[in-house]
Amino acid sequence: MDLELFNTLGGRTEPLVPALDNTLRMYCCGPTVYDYGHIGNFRTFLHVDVLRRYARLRGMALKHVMNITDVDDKIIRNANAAGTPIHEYTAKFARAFFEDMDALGVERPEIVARATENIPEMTRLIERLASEDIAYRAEDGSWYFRIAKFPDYGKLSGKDLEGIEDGARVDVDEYEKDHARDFALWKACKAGEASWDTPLGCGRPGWHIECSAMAMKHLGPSFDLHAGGEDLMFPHHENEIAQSESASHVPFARHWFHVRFLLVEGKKMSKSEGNFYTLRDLLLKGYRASAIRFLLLSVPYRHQMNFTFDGLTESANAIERLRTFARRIETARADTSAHADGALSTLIEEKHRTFHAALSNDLNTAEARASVFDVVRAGNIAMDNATISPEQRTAVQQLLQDFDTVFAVLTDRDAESTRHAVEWAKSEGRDAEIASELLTTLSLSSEQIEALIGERNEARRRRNFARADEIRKDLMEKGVILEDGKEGVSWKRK
RNA sequence: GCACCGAUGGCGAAGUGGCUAACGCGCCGGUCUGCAAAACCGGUAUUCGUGGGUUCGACCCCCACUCGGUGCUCCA
Repeated sequence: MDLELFNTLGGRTEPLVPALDNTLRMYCCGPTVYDYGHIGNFRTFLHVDVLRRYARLRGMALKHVMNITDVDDKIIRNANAAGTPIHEYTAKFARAFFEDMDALGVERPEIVARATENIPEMTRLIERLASEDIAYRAEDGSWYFRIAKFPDYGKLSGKDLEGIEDGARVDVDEYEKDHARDFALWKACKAGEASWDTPLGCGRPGWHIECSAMAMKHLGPSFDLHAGGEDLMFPHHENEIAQSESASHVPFARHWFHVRFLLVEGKKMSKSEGNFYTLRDLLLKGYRASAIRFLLLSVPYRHQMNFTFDGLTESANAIERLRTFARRIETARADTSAHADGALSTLIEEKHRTFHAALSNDLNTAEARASVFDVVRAGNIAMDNATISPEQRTAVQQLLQDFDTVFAVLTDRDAESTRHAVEWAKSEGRDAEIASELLTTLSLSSEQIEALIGERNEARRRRNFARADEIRKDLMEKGVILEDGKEGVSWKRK
């Protein structure tokens, strides 16, 4: 069974098969590093992460390129306002971006390309377009792309150019363009703005040309897949296609992957609505990175998803169930003498198949998730009855391993991410934003917890349950949950 | 205005022209436990926005309507 993905270009679901060496060559539009990333940004990166993880699980090799836009209007404006040179300003947010990606378990692309380190590639591309009169220089020294020269313009988004001309607002201040729809390739330098001296003249690159130049530099003129948020479809990706194909005369990306927008509490996330959250905001409120990851992945990428705090709690609980199960299956004593329940073996096998079928079917993460939970219940029953065989145990572990290769939530790294966020908040003087429960929870070290558990065990042995319960209650209030199992006491942080 | 997407239980959400409409969370009752927790069992939608149509048969196909959302502008 092939991995099938919806292709925005053509509007159909198609098999995703790498053109060369079984290596998936993909490009994903990365962040513009002018501020901390918000959860909408991360939904896109998270789903791209699932795509790359699943492609690899299926045996594909990966060559994934992501850009960092480290020069643009917003960066210049914000850096100036902060009185910081733009490279310092962007370095800070680029670092923060990768810290956040790490917290969410998003793998690094094989290649990260920074716009400011690829200026010559961009100017060469523009020169190439200029040589065919597709790029032209305006009076102020800016360069534009002549859309009239690219008849396929609109093929990705299905835009009707006529309609756009009539209905859309036109940039009135860019009157130097030959045609209203022509877009900037190169922006002439202005006082107080970062600029480069190039054969095109002094200036800085437009946003669209960055991606074309860097994608082609690393992946060649034609490659397998290009990804991004749905909002980038037009005009950004449309422009990329126009520039790239005009220069190379071959098809640019074969497959276009777009992740739909995220709503927050039913509305589009925006600062004015007061429903705008960065990852750091959520971590400081005490939500776990794993819960955020799992929630953002729980709705398939082509559906709009509504982010809520209830959903976050729910995801955290669901993950707890999975982790408890994973721990249990790890330590369960498989009974070799018990005759294996054939129905269980069949179920595990079937659900493992369903898991792959779901992800192969346009990355249906919701269904993939469900097949794992089916096995969780069956596995728990078998372990309750001590009828699980060593083979079944192994089969379950293999499913969990595949699951976690893609979802990456079973290993608990949450405390570390949270601690980082707390340290960051303190260093930025944002202590007030740290949830108080978080501070009490973090104040207790593992050693202290173990010591209290030892004391409680002693009390229980003496059947001093009042004291035992007191300790348990005390720990609970500090965010530590105890579980008395047959094999002893285990604990976890809330 | 033009274009597009969605509407499934208390909440999130999958799904198929015809078996009891997945799965998760929550809630109620039970088993287990010193008590909890975890785990398990049972109960939680005779029903898939509304109206009409196609069909032997529709939640799934078609039409209309209502509601919600998105794009057309910087935006993941």
